Amino acid sequence: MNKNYFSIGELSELQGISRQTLIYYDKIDLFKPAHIDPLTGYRYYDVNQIDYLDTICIMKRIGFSLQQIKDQLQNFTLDRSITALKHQQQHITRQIELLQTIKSRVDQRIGLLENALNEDALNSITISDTSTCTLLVHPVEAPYSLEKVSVATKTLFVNAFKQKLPIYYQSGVIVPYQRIIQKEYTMANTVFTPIEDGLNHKAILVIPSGRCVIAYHCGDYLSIGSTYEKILKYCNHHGLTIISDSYEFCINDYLSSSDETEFITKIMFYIAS
Amino acid sequence: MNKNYFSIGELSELQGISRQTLIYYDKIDLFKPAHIDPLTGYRYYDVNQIDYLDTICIMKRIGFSLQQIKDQLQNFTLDRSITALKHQQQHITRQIELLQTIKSRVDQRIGLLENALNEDALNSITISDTSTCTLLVHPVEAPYSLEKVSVATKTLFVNAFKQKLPIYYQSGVIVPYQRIIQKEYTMANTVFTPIEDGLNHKAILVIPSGRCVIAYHCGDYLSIGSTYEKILKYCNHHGLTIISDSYEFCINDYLSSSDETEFITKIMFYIAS
DNA sequence: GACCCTCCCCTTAGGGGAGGGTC
DNA sequence: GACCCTCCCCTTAGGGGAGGGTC
Repeated sequence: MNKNYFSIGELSELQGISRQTLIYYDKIDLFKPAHIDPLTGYRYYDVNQIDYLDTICIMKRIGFSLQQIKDQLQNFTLDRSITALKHQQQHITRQIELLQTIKSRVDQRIGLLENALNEDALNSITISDTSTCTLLVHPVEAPYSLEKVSVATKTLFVNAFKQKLPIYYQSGVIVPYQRIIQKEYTMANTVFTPIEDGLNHKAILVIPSGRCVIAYHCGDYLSIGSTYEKILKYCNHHGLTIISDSYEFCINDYLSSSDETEFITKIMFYIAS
Repeated sequence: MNKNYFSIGELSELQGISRQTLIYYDKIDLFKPAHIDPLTGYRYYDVNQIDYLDTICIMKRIGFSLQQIKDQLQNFTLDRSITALKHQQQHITRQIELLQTIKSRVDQRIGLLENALNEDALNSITISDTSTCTLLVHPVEAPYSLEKVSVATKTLFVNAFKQKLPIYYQSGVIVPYQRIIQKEYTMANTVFTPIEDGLNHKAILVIPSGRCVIAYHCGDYLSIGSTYEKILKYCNHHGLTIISDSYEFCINDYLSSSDETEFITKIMFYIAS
């Protein structure tokens, strides 16, 4: 064959796609070789087909199906092509925005986990300045049993969904300080989930920045009292005055079904400074 | 069932994924309901499973396969999870960068097409100021036949690929002014492809900004002479002096196989101002 | 009546060979 | 020896029912 045609191997290498893909595109009539040797069946591509293939690759990477690409290219006119490309631009822009949203969520998650790990605070108690945080809240009904807490959390998520609020699907609870004192450690009166800042909504609670005492409870949630006792003892010993209810953040329960000991709860109280 | 469990329909709606998906995740042991009614087989999900499902959805959207997600979550430790999430962040960042690269390429393409259309210049001749543009070039061998042009273009692309240069897979040719005058319209002496700005490479030609006369030739390339004649006549009539060789940009040849009339070539000469 | 279950068959975009001819 | 061809079978992540039971 003369040198101005690309063999399937050359074109495959040039565009960084596999031979299989080119054979497949030929088969579905999306991109056929300019010339096929009638004797050997060898595929030969013309140099001016590269631009076309490049268009296909770009559209594919943007997320169009091969059928969509085929439809667009086969009904190609200058006018329609510009419209299609502008659609693609919007599509790409949306994709980028979506990824950036996801990125901020993953960032938030890493932050949570790193705090738990870095302070290697899993068995210690630390004092630190916490920054402000926006929570969507929902009350727990009497008798504040674990089941009522579950119901409240479920209601919280369902309501948030119905109103299309930008939540992160992570949960926590607020336990009144008085109940902690009375050793009613699991009797939360409020459930919450972190939500994007800056919203106007009646069920939103913005917790302020401020000095906090923080501990992590690992293991069965029913034994959380032991960690509360440590905190109270610690505050007593160091002359710290607790000035808020308890905020419990569920760090992860990924293994809660298979290994209860991996269940981690972050406990936070504001203290007088 | 009591109210603190989500039915499959509720969870599906809440997370914006289908029932089918939840049934599938159950089947492949990726995400199983906290409780299954032994009599009816109904699936019930606990409120604290939402976070886990959310993690799966995020990882999926980032581009992990279900198998990868399963591996990561089943070998979950705090340490490993942070590492995995940071990998995800890099992954997302790369995705965003890739999309931005694609976006700039699509932008460039839209620009080309819109110029061709907006000026509704397909049958007219226009004067306009062109901006600078970086080209990767390759010489055409004698006798400058269309076949030699093809060979040169192929070589250009192959070389660019071998050196991993950031090209756009679009092509063009340069025809010396003298040959135009001698009616040797198709005897290009150089082929080129647009390339990203700012590269240092011996085969790079930066064409300057400046005043140009621009025309679009539609249809069979062999009849391009008719458009050249119009340009020369136009310049003559308006007292414009051509001061460069001819730059031909192949705008699109998408339909060149099925409809030769859609083949569009942009012709550009610099003129004295 | 709306919701849930388990089969079972179908799809997209190719990947990976086997078996045989070609540059 | 490296390259190309045509079958042919396989995969991922579910979607869309049919047929039948449940809230």
